[in-house]
Amino acid sequence: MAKVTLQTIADRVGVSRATVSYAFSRPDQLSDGLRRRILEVADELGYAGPNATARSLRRGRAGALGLLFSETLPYAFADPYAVGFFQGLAAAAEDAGVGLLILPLPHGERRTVPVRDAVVDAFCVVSLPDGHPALAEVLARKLPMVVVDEPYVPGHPFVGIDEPAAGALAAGHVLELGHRRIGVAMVGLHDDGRTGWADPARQRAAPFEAMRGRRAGYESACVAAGLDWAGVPFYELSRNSRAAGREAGHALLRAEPRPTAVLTNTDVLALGILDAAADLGLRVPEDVSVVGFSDSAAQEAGLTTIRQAKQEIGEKAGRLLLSDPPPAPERLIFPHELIVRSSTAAPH
Amino acid sequence: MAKVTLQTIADRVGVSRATVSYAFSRPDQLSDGLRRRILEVADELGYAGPNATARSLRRGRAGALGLLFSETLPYAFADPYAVGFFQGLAAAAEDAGVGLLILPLPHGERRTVPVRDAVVDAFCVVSLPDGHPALAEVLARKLPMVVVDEPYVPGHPFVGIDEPAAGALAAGHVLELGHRRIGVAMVGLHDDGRTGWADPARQRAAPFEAMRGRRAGYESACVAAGLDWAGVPFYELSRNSRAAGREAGHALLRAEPRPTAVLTNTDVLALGILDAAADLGLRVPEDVSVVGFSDSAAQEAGLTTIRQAKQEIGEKAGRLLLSDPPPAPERLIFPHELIVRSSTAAPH
DNA sequence: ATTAAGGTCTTAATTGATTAAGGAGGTTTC
DNA sequence: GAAACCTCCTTAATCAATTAAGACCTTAAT
Repeated sequence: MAKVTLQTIADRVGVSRATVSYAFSRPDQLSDGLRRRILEVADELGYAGPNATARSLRRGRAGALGLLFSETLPYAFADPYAVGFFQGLAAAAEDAGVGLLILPLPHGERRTVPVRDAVVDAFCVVSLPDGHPALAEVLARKLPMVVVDEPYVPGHPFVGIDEPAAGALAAGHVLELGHRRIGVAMVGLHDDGRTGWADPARQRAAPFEAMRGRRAGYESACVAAGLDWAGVPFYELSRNSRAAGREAGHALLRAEPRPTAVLTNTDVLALGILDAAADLGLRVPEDVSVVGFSDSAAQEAGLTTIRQAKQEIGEKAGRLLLSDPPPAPERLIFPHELIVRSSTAAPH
Repeated sequence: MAKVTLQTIADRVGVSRATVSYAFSRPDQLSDGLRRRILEVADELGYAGPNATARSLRRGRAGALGLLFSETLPYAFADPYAVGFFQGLAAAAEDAGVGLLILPLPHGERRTVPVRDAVVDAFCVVSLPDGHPALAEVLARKLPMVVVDEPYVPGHPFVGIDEPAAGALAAGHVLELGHRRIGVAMVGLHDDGRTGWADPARQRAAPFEAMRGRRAGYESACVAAGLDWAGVPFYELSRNSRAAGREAGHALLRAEPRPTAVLTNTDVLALGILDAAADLGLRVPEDVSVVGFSDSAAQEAGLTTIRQAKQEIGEKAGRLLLSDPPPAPERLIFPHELIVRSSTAAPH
């Protein structure tokens, strides 16, 4: 019961290895009788079909797209935004008949480095912090690569939204409604697991480019409206969950003076803020306005949010990756839009 | 700028190909000076590192697990249950430093068959209908394989729950509360996209084994309680979404006589039933009781549901797949449990 | 001086296929 | 009867690495 290869079958049938290969991958090159004979013998010997790796090597094509997320895999799908993006990407992959290889991030000292050994034709990098070692490994592979959301890598295609503009749009909305006491809750700024108040210095030092930009949009809109940013309570979360949002909500809504509007950078967080408001007996939007981000979990709860085309972004990334010739290093900025629902209103 | 391989570098440095290989994958076999020299030249020539496919071929190890879902990829993650399972599986994969190759199902006539060409060490099959061609392709690869939920394949490990018992538990709960007019809404029984009323014959002909079993559990509990199953309104959905649940809810809650309890096989569907009840001015649980399944989206809404250990199931599947020697063909049945919340109560 | 032991590099076999080019043999065409 | 043309199969190069075993040189121990 040693390993059965094309050669084993060839020897048994008394033909050359090439003939057996044709039997499997180019039936028209063979007489029907011989082909049947070969398949029969293959079956008898328990042949598992042409070895996928060998075929891939010879053909120079892996039939898979590599995908790198910032979060450890188990948490990557906690955010509906990620799920939407993934659906778009998967649709493109499915269309082309290629698989999606989800890679674990390098982790501790291990002898096999997932990125280096990934059998893929191209890489899609999503939301990596500045300077993350995985990015260097991806670049070293010299395969086509597109980045989604962050970080922008000159010379490679980029797909995302105009983060500062989107942030400014969200903040501008509540400012226009007349709010002057704003609070902010954000997740995904830093990688160090810290949760709690963040001063402007720490905010600006965030290694995640997209979130840094989004936050800068909040700030610029506030400053333009005459607010002192240093006086804006800013609560940072390490996990994007409803429970984390609730924690931030408790902190922000107990601040003195209490904010009349809270900005968040995910809908999931915003839902948690709503929970906190309920805990504290505050009405939304009468006592406090809440703005989410992504329009991923917002509709049912009546959340005002910024909608971004997550599926389209994923699909576009996929098509770029699969395009032949390889994609030009464009920067593709998708539109975003403010969706006003019932979680925001003028103060008082 | 032709392709750079180990040989290119070897020629340039004036050493053998093996030496260059050692420089990359076994540094201790080489003097420091030469190694540095080689890496330098490699860099100069723009070498992308040892070719992953060739390495994989030679080592006989792909570093990836293949994953097959029944649904087309873009919809696979619509159900939080799937997400939970995936998180568990991903955790196991991450631990082992291997990737997760999500495969598109064979689809139309294409020259590359994704399963056949997938560079993986093992397959995880999730929720495939009886007789799905992809299963045959997976089996032909003769790699380790585990099935999750369905279909049971003799001779291969299986991970799931006791579906008939879980179904019976859900139905038994409302029957014990005293309900006698039960309605059922289920998704994922058939593959043909039909939505609408399903008679018992069609119910029993469902190609999805797990859902068939779950339904059989509903039926047996009802029959044991003296109900006539043929008189139980049964609405079948082709998509697992809140909107689909709402549609089913409208149909069921307008039936005469109106059911006082509705069983569903996913929480997402149950949420839709709640929407429909609200639309029709019915109070839950006073006018109608609703039972979900999976405890994936149930907590916030106060849904009574059956909890199954989705993450543990995923993780166990992963560990089996990665175990060496390959896993024995056990049938691993995980526990389920009834979680009673505020969506069920005695009738009247 | 001799032998053993290390360290460093090379040789060559191996992994399992694909595919262009060519040859053998038979049939058709003029 | 020769040229032309198929059909069916073989030869041999190729894809890009890994790794056991051996060669060669230096150093250390006996």
